[in-house]
Amino acid sequence: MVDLALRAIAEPRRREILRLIWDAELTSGAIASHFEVTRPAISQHLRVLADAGLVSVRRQGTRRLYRARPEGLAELREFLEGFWEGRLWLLKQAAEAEERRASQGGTERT
Amino acid sequence: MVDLALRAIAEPRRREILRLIWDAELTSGAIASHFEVTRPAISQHLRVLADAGLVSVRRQGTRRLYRARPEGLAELREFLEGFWEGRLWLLKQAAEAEERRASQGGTERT
DNA sequence: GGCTTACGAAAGTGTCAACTTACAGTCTTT
DNA sequence: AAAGACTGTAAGTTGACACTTTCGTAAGCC
Repeated sequence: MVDLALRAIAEPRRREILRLIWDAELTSGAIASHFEVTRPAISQHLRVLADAGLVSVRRQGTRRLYRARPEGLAELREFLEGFWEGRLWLLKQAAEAEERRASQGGTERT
Repeated sequence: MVDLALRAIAEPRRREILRLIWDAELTSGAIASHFEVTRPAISQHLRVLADAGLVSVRRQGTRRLYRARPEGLAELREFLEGFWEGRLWLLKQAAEAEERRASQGGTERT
């Protein structure tokens, strides 16, 4: 899921969308009117964001109100903070690498 | 540049590479030996990381030693922290959106 | 000089993703 | 029930990208 979220925010357009609905609820039409692409394109972006858990939808009549999902954002943020910290992961990585190398035979010099 | 960095770490393989050279200098061959893809593939990943300012290279004889670049990582990190914070950007975004809407005529309801 | 090592660059391939146009669904209104 | 408004979905196109194999190049060694 974090992977999806990272890929989602790697797209500039989606970051802009996120900012628009950061603390306000907007319909997809209202969101689309802020950009120069067609509405379906925005719909697809919203789907990607929703699949990544970064936005929530609320249906109200024929409209759908989108809003940033704090939990998803927090999860991504925590992952990244763990990434900057790093050290713990290094051990896990090293173990996996050792495994791979053993079954492959790489040219390595210490 | 931050955009490049974000796209760079959106790729899982590149995140793994980054972790490997987080605090250690490794040759591209050594890095490649940790994965199951070919060496040129890793070379290309390293190039992407270098272009994004996330990695530095040091040539020593025939080898090239790669290492994570703290400044680049810090820059990306600060951008993201500003992103979580958000509010400042919202104003800028609103202004640009206003501009776009004026020259386009969107259906918008207050 | 000739050979090997370590690496990037070039060219080609398959896949994914961002976009478009066209269509279908759902809710409100009359 | 029919019409209109607000949407998501389907299908197709184009460009990017992660990868492969092949080749070129710079440094060390006999």
